[in-house]
Amino acid sequence: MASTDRRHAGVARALRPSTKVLPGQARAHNRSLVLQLLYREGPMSRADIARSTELTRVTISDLVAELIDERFVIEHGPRDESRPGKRATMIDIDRAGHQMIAVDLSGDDAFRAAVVNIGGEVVERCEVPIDGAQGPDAVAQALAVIDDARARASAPLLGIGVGSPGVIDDLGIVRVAVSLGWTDVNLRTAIAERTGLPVTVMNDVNVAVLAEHSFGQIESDDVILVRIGHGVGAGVIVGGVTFRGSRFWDGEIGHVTVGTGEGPLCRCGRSACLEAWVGVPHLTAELEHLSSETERSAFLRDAGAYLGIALAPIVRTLDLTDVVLSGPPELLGGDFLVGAHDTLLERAMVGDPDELSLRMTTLGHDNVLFGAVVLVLSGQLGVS
Amino acid sequence: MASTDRRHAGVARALRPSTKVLPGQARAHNRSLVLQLLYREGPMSRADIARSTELTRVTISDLVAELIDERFVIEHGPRDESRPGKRATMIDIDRAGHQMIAVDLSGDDAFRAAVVNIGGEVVERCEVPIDGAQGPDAVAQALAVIDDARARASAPLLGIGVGSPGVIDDLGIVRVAVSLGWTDVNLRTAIAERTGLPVTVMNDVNVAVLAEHSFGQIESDDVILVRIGHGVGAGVIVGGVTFRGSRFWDGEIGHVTVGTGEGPLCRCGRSACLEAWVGVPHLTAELEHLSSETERSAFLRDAGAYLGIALAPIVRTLDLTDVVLSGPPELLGGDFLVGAHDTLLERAMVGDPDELSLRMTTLGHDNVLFGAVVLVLSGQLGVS
DNA sequence: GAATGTTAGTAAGCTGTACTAACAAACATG
DNA sequence: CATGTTTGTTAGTACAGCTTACTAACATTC
Repeated sequence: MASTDRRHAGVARALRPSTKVLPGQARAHNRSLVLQLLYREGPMSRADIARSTELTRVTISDLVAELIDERFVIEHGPRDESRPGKRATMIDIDRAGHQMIAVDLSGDDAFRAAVVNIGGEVVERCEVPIDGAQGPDAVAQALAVIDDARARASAPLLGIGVGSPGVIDDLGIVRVAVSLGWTDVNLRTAIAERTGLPVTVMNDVNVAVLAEHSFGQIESDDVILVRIGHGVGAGVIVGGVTFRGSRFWDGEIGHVTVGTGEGPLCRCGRSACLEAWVGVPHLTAELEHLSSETERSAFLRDAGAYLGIALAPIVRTLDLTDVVLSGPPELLGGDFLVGAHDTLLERAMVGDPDELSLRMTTLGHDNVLFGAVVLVLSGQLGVS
Repeated sequence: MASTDRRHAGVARALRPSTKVLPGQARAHNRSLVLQLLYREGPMSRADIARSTELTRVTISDLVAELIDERFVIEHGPRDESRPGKRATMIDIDRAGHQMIAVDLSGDDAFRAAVVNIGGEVVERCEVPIDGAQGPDAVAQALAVIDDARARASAPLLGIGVGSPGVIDDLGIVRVAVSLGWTDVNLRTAIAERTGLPVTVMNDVNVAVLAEHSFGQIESDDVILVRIGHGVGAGVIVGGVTFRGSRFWDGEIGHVTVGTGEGPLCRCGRSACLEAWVGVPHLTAELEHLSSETERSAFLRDAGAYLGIALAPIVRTLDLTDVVLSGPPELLGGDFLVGAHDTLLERAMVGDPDELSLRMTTLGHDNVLFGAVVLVLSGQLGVS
């Protein structure tokens, strides 16, 4: 009988944990669907939206009226093109009608923020030097750069998105961020109380991969982004959704042992950690000792190979199609990338090289900032 | 302008691809919520369900009436316990009221099927020898074992769940299954047309991890199951949902290169593949050459270590808490497991050993069969 | 230029979902 | 026995999206 009970408990867990759904939530969903479509397709008529969503024209008219009322959508006058039938009225997102604040706390020297409109265009940029601030002082600096941005906004603010280093839970509490001296800092609440706006906080690497998926040139819904700086971190999107580990330690790949031989000493005290192989401090230090270009090239290729070794089991298990590297392009963009790519193809036994793309981010240093934009867009306008 | 367009396209992708939601679908969701709850908690009153789901008693009464009408739920008479107020009428899932057919095509020698009731109890078992059947013959054998099971069912059938080897897409088409000589075999449609029942087909390892998550003793919603037989495959559940690669090649981890030194030759022609290190043929062949117990023990521990090496980057990146091994317990259950566990803890830098569990499946050979049960339960009664 | 057919958008009424309010039945307790 | 609680139901309400039917506006054809 005990075994029977256990079985019941088990099946319940297989069915996804969920809560009630009210009709109103269905409407919110359909509302987002309309916004989504307008984003992707640009200006279109109510009838177009109805055909695309398979909702009726009546329902779409109703939803659009609501969105126009809230200033998220505007009428653009009659369609240019000439067709039989009544001329259609074009509708579009009011891309300049609302703005949001994107915050990047991942810099070594400064906290950066930007005022961005719904269309993803940066309207204003601000920066506040960190000056080695730690703990509460660092929080104050973060609030300062947000205050600055808020003062420069020229339209109603939708919300605030923050990409921060450290281990961050789903409530926006920074469990630990060594570089800023934070332990259990409730960043989300701190910013929300200061500004009265909806705030979303996420780990910088997770946010960077969001940006890559949204603003980068990626077709796939399964992407991994590896960020190489002092440390090494990864962000994973599977099925179009950011993957978050149950204890929020996902992507903390820097101290995985790589290789079955000897390896360089890591600052964590062990040796052959991925971070010890490919972290920026190690790369620059080694390159200084190498004079000839051939030596430097071979070294970078070898270092890249170690990244490939670590990634192979992940790429194969998740059947990933896109791997993106973020970090100093002068170090990673050349031989390092080639070494990583070659090794990855070989060790993951990818037959056709076209099946696996490994490349540098196309967004450069702004990827965290744009990821923060995605946080706000999906949180405030999206489907959740 | 082109860059602006690209941005819009990007943001649209970030918002999850979705379709319209009708009020009726919300009701279906709430209906499943009730079933879920009854599964987990066992018999309870309508008022209990209302409190748990935060839907009103009225709504619950309505949903329960519908479920009773469809024979999924039965009234169990008044509650035993004596409390103030009107005595509650207990209701429960009618666990014997419907049955389903679970099919396991992963065996080396035989196709197996079972008639299982909603409660997860096996009512009948059938088996059909494969006898080396290939291609269409193998399909015929699979249909035969299903016919057999169908004839033995003693209650209305809810549907059919199938766990099959090979690469299987989301439509239930077996893209390729080497051992059965299948290429682009539409197994789902073949079975559906023969039986007229809803059919779900999934890769055997993915199905096995479903079983582990539902019927096994696992708390976590993030699990990886590694199945070691002739080959090596993995199945991943993240956030309680089976992970499926965009090209359905997820979990095909057998031919990832492991280690940075020499390695045994693999049947694929390369060397140091995971399968070459830990596949059953290699393990048994090597063990034959070893006479002393210490040698055998050391060998198995080393072999397990190679599995640990391959798993470390995955476990760290996904922050997994549970790793489950499936395969011959006499080979994997002892020193092999210890070697894998030790290596994994060390190389993934898991501080507290309690944070990562690595163990054998508790369901033994039946894990694919029970996974097929989960397919039907979640497909026909579950959410989404 | 008038007739015809097509398309866009709106108005009215219907169906279905979940809600609140109110009630009777059944029970324990003081 | 009176009182208070709990259960499950009935009646009526709010809201979402539907169908049906309409008007306005347009191109095409005669």
